[in-house]
Order: sequence, then structure tokens, then C-alpha cells
Amino acid sequence: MAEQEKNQESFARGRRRSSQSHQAILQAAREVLEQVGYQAMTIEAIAARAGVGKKTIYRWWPSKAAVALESLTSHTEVYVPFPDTGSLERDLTLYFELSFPGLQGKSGTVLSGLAAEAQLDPVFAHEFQRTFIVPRKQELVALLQRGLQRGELAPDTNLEVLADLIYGAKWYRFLLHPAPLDDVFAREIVKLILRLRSEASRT
Amino acid sequence: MAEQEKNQESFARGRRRSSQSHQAILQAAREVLEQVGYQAMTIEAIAARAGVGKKTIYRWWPSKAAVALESLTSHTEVYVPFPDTGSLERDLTLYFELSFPGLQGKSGTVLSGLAAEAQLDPVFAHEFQRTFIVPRKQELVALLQRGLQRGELAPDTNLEVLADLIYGAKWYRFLLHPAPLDDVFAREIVKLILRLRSEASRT
Amino acid sequence: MAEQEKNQESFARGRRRSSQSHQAILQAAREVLEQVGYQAMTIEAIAARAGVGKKTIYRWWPSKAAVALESLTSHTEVYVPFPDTGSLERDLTLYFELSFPGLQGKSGTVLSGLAAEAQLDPVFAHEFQRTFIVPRKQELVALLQRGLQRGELAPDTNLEVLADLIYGAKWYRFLLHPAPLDDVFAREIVKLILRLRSEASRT
Amino acid sequence: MAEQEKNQESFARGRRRSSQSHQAILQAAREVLEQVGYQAMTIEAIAARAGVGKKTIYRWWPSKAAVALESLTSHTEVYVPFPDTGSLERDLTLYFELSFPGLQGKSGTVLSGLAAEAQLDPVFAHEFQRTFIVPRKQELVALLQRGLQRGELAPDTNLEVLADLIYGAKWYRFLLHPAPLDDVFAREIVKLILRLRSEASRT
DNA sequence: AGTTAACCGAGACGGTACGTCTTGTCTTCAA
DNA sequence: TTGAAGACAAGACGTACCGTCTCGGTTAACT
Repeated sequence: MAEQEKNQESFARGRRRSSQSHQAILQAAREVLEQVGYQAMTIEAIAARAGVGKKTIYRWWPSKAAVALESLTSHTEVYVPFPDTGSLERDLTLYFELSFPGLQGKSGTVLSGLAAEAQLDPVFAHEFQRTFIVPRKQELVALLQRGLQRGELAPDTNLEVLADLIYGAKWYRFLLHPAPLDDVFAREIVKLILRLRSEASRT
Repeated sequence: MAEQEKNQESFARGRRRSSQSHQAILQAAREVLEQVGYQAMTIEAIAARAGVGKKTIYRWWPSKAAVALESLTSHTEVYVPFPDTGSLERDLTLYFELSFPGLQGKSGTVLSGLAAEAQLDPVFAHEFQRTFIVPRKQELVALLQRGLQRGELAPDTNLEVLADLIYGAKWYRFLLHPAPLDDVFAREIVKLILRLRSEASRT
Repeated sequence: MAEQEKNQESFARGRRRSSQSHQAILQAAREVLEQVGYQAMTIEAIAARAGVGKKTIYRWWPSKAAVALESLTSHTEVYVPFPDTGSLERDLTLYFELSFPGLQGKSGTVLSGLAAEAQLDPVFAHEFQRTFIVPRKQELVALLQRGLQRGELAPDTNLEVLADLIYGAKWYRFLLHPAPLDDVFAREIVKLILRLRSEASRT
Repeated sequence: MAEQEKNQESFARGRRRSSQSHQAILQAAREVLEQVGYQAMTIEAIAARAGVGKKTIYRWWPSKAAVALESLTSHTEVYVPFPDTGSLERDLTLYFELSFPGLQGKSGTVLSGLAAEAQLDPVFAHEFQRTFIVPRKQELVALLQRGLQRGELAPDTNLEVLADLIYGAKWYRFLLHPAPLDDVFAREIVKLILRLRSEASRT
């Protein structure tokens, strides 16, 4: 019914959210992140740079982490596309080589800052998982699935867990372990993964 | 004894308490962590509860993270011993099953809080790696080495990278991915690892 | 130009001021004043309680003080009529006894709040004087004038200054000095004023 | 008793109030008041100018009004001394002529701002009365008392109420009534007061 | 009857100051 | 002469209102 649609839509009273402010805030956040890094970024600095009241930020985002997350994900180039070359080995190697650079420098600081925030703020943790962690993992699983269908992995491979191993290794070195994220690391991981082609010989 | 009463009752300030301060601070940190969690813990709260000046804490530890780290590691039960049963499968399974429970509840919160702090504070990051991350990784590598020597892994396996995969998967689920750290997960990881027994068939 | 004339004359086009909103705002202001006092009253609270947009209030009043002033004066009982009994002593005593109760309790709070606002906001100060202070002073001067014409004051008495003394004493105790506004005070003032009957004996 | 002294004194532990900060805050308050007036003065501006944390101000004063009051009264020249020339007429005239200039300009703004604040903040009202209003009134009563003892006022004159009239007139013109505080006003008030020399002829 | 301008409720906006909080340093005094 | 108590400078926090603006919609006089 038209009535119902009208009712559902009708609670939009008063002035609407300004998309100009929205964009200005995300842009300002990007700039501040670039200049001072995640840790030193403050809501006040974003508001000042965006020419926006602090209230406007708090109205739409619950925390500085949420702003940083959206400013990161709205900046499409951060999202490395998952390759699909027809070869698992090449797909994985390529993915690693494409994604490692983004973990270096300032943008890496932002990502580790968000990971830190997710530990300290359960609300943000959920948002971070929902919009960042889970979708990327699903794409990795899909990449592996393609390899499995081509016979590059054993048919009974638990792809979820395999993806945990792969992403885990990457995040472990990124967040915790003082070891380089470089092509050597990428090659070594891929080498290990590819050995899983053989049929399971043990349960 | 009159002496003891005097010490307990009257102003137990000054040098006399010096030897007790260290323990009192760690104990207070443990209690505060238990009550409010890592995020809400403050140096001031620890000092107040320990009956100690803030300066005394800052004299010995550089940050609240350092206090929490020491209060965690001084609490020996957090350190799960690495098993050595003569079987890689059993060693790994056992290790996972022993270590997963410590990631649940409050002690898990503390650990993830420390991981967060390591992202935000480079000085602490170094300390955290030195006293926690690296030693445990070395023990895992040793565990894998024993398996390799028994022929349970291919001789050319890069154990460093394999350990990154294993620890990575665990930390990934612990810190980032909303998936359970349980026996099923343990078994599935071990299953995948054990397939690496076969000789490398690809570079 | 016809255009200009038209603009200057401002034909009453469009929707007229809603007297319903006008009344609702004054009523809401009275209720909010009653509940939280002048200091804690906000335009937003009045708007919310009146079911009115803030803009509608700002369209018709320049400040919350102006709303409070109108809500006070529209409430006629605050305006004590000036007596005219044929006796200066009785007129003054009666006036004090009638006006003191209105300075007690909530309505007193509002009046002192308006006096405060007049110190902080020059625009409102002018309005407050024009609509409240000056008319009442003129009535007091008229009351004194009647006494003077009856010979109850010396003919060369400066009534303006005498009125300043009388009103001043009342406002001084009301706003600044922690002393009661009661019948004793009224009587003592009147006693002093009545001594001015005698001819000036000093310049 | 030694015990009592000890108890009263003994709770002085930790770092003492910094009189350097105290003075810097009062000085900064004076400067800010001079520059922007009472209304526009903010705690943040005082803190910034004094090179002091806001907390330090809030630790020792409950409100900006309290800071302004102390900065005013610590600035001794604001306190007009009460004259004692041996003549009531000269004393009063002199007092008015000395005190009126201080009500002009910025320092007048401060005083009316404090009077306003006293209407809005009961805690400050009490402090304002205790440290400013009441002592000055007592000095005025003493001035009148000297005149009464010299026979310049009728012996049964209620000096408290007379002081209310005199101070009242001054404050009334200062805060509420748009009329000048000048020598003409001073003379006219004194003329009226001096008529009270005659014995009471009416009760 | 249609046009149009001013009004209306709602509420987002830029802005400002608030009073609180925590950090790491500093000062004082007691034992 | 150490160490508790706690004041200090710094500065971000998240909140509260301010007075303005933008919406979609409603009246009512003027075409």
C-alpha cells in the first residue's frame, strides 16, 4: 500500500543530514590521519579541519575509531582487489604483494590503530568486524574456493580454517611479531599452502 | 607483637614499605584488572588501591601496560607449558586445548588490551614482543622442530613461517575474527598442518 | 518603484502569527520557570514543552529573558497596583506590604533572574527598563507627588531622588543584602521618609 | 590543646597550593576582565593566559564569578576607603564622589556582572554578600554612627535601614535605573539625608 | 481557484565553553 | 632520604545550548 510506504518514509522530519559535512569530515579525518597518525588524531582536530561542530561528528559516529574506519573504507584505493588469475599460486602471491605495501607507513598505522581500538571498545569491535574483517575473509575464502575447484587444494580442505591461517599469519606479523611483511614471506606462505594439494592422509 | 601492630596500624608510610610496594602494586593491578578490565584501569586507581604514590609506579614501570604485563606474567598460570608427547599431532592439539581457556574471560581481556597497547605505544610494543611474543613463538618453533625431526613434517618446511601461520590463526580469531577458539578449531588446524608431511612438490 | 513600495509596505501576505503558539510558548515558559527556575530555563526546553520549533520563539523574542519578562507581565497578578488612600504614610506602607510577597518564592527568582540578565545583555536591559523599571518608578513618583501636594513632604523635595532611595532600599535587600523584606522593614523605611516633611534646613 | 592543633594542621599532606599559580590566575583574570569584560570572560581564557591548567582553577574556585570577585577585591584600589572628616555631609558627599567613578567603565561591568551572577548562583550570592556587600554596609553604618554621635542625625534613627536607603539608591541607579551616578545625584541624596537631623515627629 | 509568501514543527548545523578526566612531573612532609 | 600524598600543566573528552539553517508542510491574503 502507498499508505504503508508513506508511513515508513515519513519519519524524516526536520533538516536532513548534510552530505557536505559528511564528506568534509571523512576528508578531514583522512588528512589528519595522514599528518599525525591514528593515535594522535582527535575528534577536535577533525572538527576544526572540517569546519564542523564536534556535535555533528558525535551525532553520526560513536567514536574516533568509527570515523577513521569509514574514512579508510570510503577511500576505495585502500581496498586491494582480490586477484583471479586462474592459478591459486599466482592469486595468493599477487594478493600478498598487493596488500603488504598498504600495511607500511601511515595507512598501516591507521589499520593497527583500528585493530587496537577494536580490543578496547566492544561496540567498535563489532563494527570493525562487520565492515572490514568479515568481508575480506569471505573474499579470501572465495579465492581459495576457486583454487579448490580447479583441483589446487584437496577437496576436503576446510577453507574457513585455511583462511584463518593465511590471514592470521599476515596479521600476526603486522600486529605482533617483529618480522617483515615482504615478498619472501609471501612466497614462503604460498609454498606451504600449496602443499595442501595432496589428499588428506590423516584425520 | 607490638611492633607488627604498630606497623599495621600506624602510618605505614616511608621507606619501611619499600619492599612491599612492588608486590602491592602488582596485586592491586590484578585486582583492578579483575574489577574494571584493562581499558578502564588507570595508574591512579592502582596507586590508590596499593596505597602507593603514583611516582613509585612510574619509577619502576613506564606505562600502565607494562604494569599489566608484569602482573599478568607474574601470575604464572597464564603461561601454558608447551607439551612434548612425542607426537606432533598430540603436541599441537594439547597446546591449543590448554591455551584457549586462558583467552576467555578477564585474562583474555587483559591480553587483548596489551596487544592493543602494543599498537599504540612503540616502546611497550618492543617490551611486549621481547618478553611475551617472541619467547612463545620460539617455543612453538621448537615444538615443530621436534616434529620435523621425527619426520612428521617435510624436512624443508620453513618452521618460522609455519609458526606464523599457527600463531596467526589463533591470534586472528582471538583479536579480530568473531569465531570461537574451541576444540573444533584446534582439530581443524592440526589436520591442515599435518598434511604438510609430504615433500614439497612445488616451489 | 512599485516593487519598492510593495516591499516597504509589506502586505500582510502569507500565514499570520499563530496566537496558539504564542500562548503555548508563554505557558510553557511559566511552567519551566516554575519547575527549574530562571537560571536553568533554556529556549530549547520551552520549545520542546510548547511543542514549537525554536525558530518560532526566536522569530518573536530576542532572548530567553524577553520570553520570561513577557510570561511574567502577562501574568497580571505580579503587578501590584499603587494605592491612593489620601495618606502618604498609609500609601507607602500599603505598597510595601502588597509588593513584598511577590518577591518571595519562584516569582521572586524570575524577577532577580531578569535583573541579572539586564546586567549581562544591554539590549534586554533597555527593554527591562522601558517596560518594567521606569513605569513603576513613575508611579512611585506620582504617589510621592500626591503626598507632597498634601503637605506630607517638604515642597522642595527632589522626588526623583527620593524614589531612588525608596526603590533602591527595596531592590538592595531583594538582590544584594541578606536581610528580610518584611513589615518591620516597611515600617522603618516609612518612618524615615516621613521625617522629610520639615522644610530643608541645609543644602 | 596540642592534640587539637595537631589535628587541625596534620591533614596537610602532598604538594601545597602553589601561590605562584594563585597569583598568576588572579592577575590573568584582571587582564581578561580588562580586555573583554565580565560577560565574555571564560575560565579557559584565564587558564590559558595564566599558563595554568583549568583543573587548577576549578580546584580552588567554584566558578568564574568567584575568581572575578577575588581578582577584584585583591586589587586593593577598588576598595574606596570610607572618609572620616568630622562632618556627615562631607563624609557622605566625599564617599559618593570617590566611589562613583569605579562604577563606570570596565570595573563597573565587573561589579554588575558579579551582582548578576549572585542572582543566578546561590552559592556565589552567599560569598558575594559575605566578602563584599556586608562589610561595605557595615562601614557605611559606622560612618552614619559617627554622624549620629555628633548630633547630625536624630538619636533614634535606624541606621541599618538608612544605610539600605543610601546604598540602595546607588545600586538602583547602577543596576536598574537609567540615570547618571554623578555629583548632582550625590548632592541630592545628601541633602535628603541631612533633613533627618530633626527629632522624630511621627511614628 | 491558484499562487505565493510568511508561518509552522522538527531538528541538523557551526560554534563555544563547559566541567571532568588522565597523564606524567613536581613539591612537600613524615617516618 | 625514600616514598605517600596530591597539586600541577596540558589538553582531549563528550555534553549542553546557543542562534541559524533547511526541510516539508500549512495558512491565508492576493491574484
